[in-house]
Amino acid sequence: MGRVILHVDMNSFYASVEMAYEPELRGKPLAIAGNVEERKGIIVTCSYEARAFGVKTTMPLWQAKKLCPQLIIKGPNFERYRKASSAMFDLLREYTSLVEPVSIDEGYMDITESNVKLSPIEIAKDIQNRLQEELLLPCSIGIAPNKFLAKMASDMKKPLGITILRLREIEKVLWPLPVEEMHGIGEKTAEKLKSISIHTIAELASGNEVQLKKLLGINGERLKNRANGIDNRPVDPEAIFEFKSVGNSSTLPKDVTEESKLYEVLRNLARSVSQRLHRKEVLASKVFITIRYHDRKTVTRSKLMENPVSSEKDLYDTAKELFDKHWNQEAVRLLGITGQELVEKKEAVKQLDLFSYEKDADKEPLFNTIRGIHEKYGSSALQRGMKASAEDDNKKGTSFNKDFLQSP
DNA sequence: TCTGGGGTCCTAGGACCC
DNA sequence: TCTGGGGTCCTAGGACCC
Repeated sequence: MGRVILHVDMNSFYASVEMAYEPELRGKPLAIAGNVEERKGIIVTCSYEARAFGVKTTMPLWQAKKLCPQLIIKGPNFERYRKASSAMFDLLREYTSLVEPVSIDEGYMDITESNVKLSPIEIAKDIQNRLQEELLLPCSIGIAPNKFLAKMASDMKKPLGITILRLREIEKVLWPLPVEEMHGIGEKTAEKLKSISIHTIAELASGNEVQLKKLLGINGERLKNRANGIDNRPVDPEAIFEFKSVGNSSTLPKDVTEESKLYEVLRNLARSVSQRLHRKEVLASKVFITIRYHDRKTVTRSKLMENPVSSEKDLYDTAKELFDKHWNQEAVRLLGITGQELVEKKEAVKQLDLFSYEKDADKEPLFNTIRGIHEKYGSSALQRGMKASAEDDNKKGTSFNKDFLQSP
């Protein structure tokens, strides 16, 4: 039996949340910028009023101001966005438990077996209206038999669109589009496809499998399937808990050559990564550093830890060791620290303390994955997990009701 | 005056083992 | 004397997404 999948995509999310909180911003060209310092000053999101002037995501601030001198520019307010996001996903879960958040502002829903006695289009309209009325947040929704088509559909009408994409319609609706508009195809892949005369999704759909595989590896096969409307990935509400890495990076206000200053940056990064690992109750078995030089050349170096770590000291010492070993003395533009191969804290303890593990073996199952925590804690798992990710940056007191707008 | 910060997934190539 | 073929693990880098 076919599935009914929704993709809910919030429209210019950060800007919309700011407008929900500050009514005087409504109807005005508004942009959220990464930082007000010139260098980090790029547009992260902007309102549709700003887009009308040609302002776009990732555009440097100075360029955006040139296009739209009256542009209102605000720094990001992640606490607000997290609250809005939680409220948004809570609302979606009223229709089905099969909600998979993919980022702060979009998610998939599988409503095939929803108990809500409404047609898919009625459900979509209801969700869209309620998000708009209760949270003042606009969204676009795609309705399709799988994730890929739902995602493509939600992109077709913005803002506040609802688009149904049936399998039998893809020839008319999807295939005429240029390949670069396909989710999963970026600049490089589009270029490669052009080299074998594939310009449209239709041409990809009928592309030669052997040739595609040679050109793009396993992704060639996958993209061809998607172009044909084939995508069997399930909607997985647990996916969000299976995070694989935790990292922070920082572009410096100016390129830096002075060692002591770079150590200081590493120290700060180690501190924030450590805090986030603690909050998520995981340890990192592998520590990565990223160094981006003045010319944007970027290297990553890693160390596999004998014992998983999460303390600021361990992270800093490891990062410093890697940095000392690999820095080529040239001016640095960005530094980053990332923890990977994460293990749940309790499991890590057991690995270090075999004796106590054996003693408790029959009482306590061994958790191999983050999911284990949630299985153990049962129904509260979802909330706990949302909390872990939603309160990532130590914003206390986040409520998960829809009254987020009433908060100061 | 260019191009942030958080991620995921895939691949090439070397080391190592049988 | 001069070297196969397969598998796995690890590291680094690239592509992509929001």
